[in-house]
Amino acid sequence: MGAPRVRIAPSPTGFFHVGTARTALFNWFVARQAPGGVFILRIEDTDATRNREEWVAPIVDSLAWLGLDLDEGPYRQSDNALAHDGAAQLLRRSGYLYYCDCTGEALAARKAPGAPPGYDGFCRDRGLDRGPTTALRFRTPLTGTTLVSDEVRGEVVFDNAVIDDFVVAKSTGAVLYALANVVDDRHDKITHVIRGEEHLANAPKQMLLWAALNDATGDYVALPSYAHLPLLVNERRQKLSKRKDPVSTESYRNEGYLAEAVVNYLALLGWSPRGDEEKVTREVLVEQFRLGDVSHSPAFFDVKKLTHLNGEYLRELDPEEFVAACAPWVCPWSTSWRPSDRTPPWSEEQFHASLFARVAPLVHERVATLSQVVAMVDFFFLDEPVIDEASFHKVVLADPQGPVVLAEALRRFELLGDWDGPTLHAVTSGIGDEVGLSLRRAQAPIRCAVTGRLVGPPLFESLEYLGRRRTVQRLRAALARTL
RNA sequence: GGUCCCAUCGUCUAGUGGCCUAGGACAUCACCCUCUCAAGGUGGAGGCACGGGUUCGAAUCCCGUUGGGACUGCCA
Repeated sequence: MGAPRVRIAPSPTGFFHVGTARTALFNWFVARQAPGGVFILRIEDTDATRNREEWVAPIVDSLAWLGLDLDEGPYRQSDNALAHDGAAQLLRRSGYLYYCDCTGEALAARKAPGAPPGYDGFCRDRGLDRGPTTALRFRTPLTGTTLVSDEVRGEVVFDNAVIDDFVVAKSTGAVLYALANVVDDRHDKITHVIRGEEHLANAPKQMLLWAALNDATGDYVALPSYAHLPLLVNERRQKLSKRKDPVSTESYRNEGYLAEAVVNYLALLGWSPRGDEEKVTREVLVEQFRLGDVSHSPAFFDVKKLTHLNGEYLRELDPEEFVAACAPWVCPWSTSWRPSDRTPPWSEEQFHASLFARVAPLVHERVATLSQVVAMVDFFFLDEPVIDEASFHKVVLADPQGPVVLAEALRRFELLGDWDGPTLHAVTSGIGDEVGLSLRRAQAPIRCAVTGRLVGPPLFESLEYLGRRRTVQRLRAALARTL
């Protein structure tokens, strides 16, 4: 057998669905694990109402971001329209297709209450010619079975009698996905059709069409092998919906998930690497992946687990790499790519790259996504900290010790000889001893006054980097609020 | 309704007849570490949907039940 040629065939929707990404990933694995394997992107845009060129870019960009490099494409199904028409006419002349002028209403009117769904074959033998309202239907065999040999599910048998005479070309003449997909797969010499389980029921129709084309054209092309991947579902166990669920890979990129983490996580949905370690490199994924090992049941897309994995990948970055990775979120004006749905609360003038480089290690292991960095370092760049009122009330206003600690810190910090973390730590600890508070409690009002929150990076190093002038200023401002 | 698919901790999974007292990961709980929060460490709780077979032996094979899902478009 020759090198595999696989494709993903998304319809342009304006964003890249994580389910499509998972399908793309598994296709890519198959292409990359065999020498000469080819990974193709084909945009299935036969439906003119959804055919918008600007919908293609998100697909290409997302694939590139995930590192799923294309060998061919993007092809556009619409570019092959002539071949689709030709195939439809050839099939019609060969008797595989027939014209039908039944309207949906007429069909419904004919159908008895309990009758099976689908077309009833009314026009099958009427010998209609092409007319203004005639669609082209496939003359499905009335008997026999069609066997789908699925690489993940094994053999699935369909009774031809339950497959209705489906429409292959609209009355407008436009050839539908059902046929176009088959014509294109033959044209592109696809060897493995790897797609979501929702297409399993389409497989026998496409096999029938494929065989018809082999016969009518006299050009025998071997059937591809099929593999239907388990669906990605939401917490309600239903197919991930773009209406109800956060499903675009762009949204994850915007939130600050690393492509490697997303790839790793997606690979874990419906499959797993050997051994107990789930965090594995792309190389290991490519090497170990087998379609036959893919699970048969739907998988829930668990953002919590993705987030944990992302945190692991983040912590693995060198300090410099981490600083660079944060750029689109902390200084988007200096990057070529930036998240489209968020900007930092500080201005370009307020931001200082050198300060951020010093501060970044403090938050490095405290974030699970890059976008979380912003809220952790905002007080370094904003003129005034954004005070969380509930926290301020709790440790400063409602606690009589709060103002005492603040006043004492202000007094001592102003007189301090060395302005550095260890010294600030020691001084604060000393204040605690005097007023009878643990360091844990003594640091709280200071933290809140200076950073605005009760949680954040280590306080004393933060104060060191913030500087005496700004620290003292904030302590004074907080104290003023207690009067 | 019809056709098809599926069924191991809450979630993702390992498991392909004895190695299973069912393993790992996320989440969760406790403790340790600790200036907050994380991270990290240690430990705990938690699962083979049910019923029949087959077999010396079943999470693993077969049948049924129940439950979930997909498809059922002149969308892809």
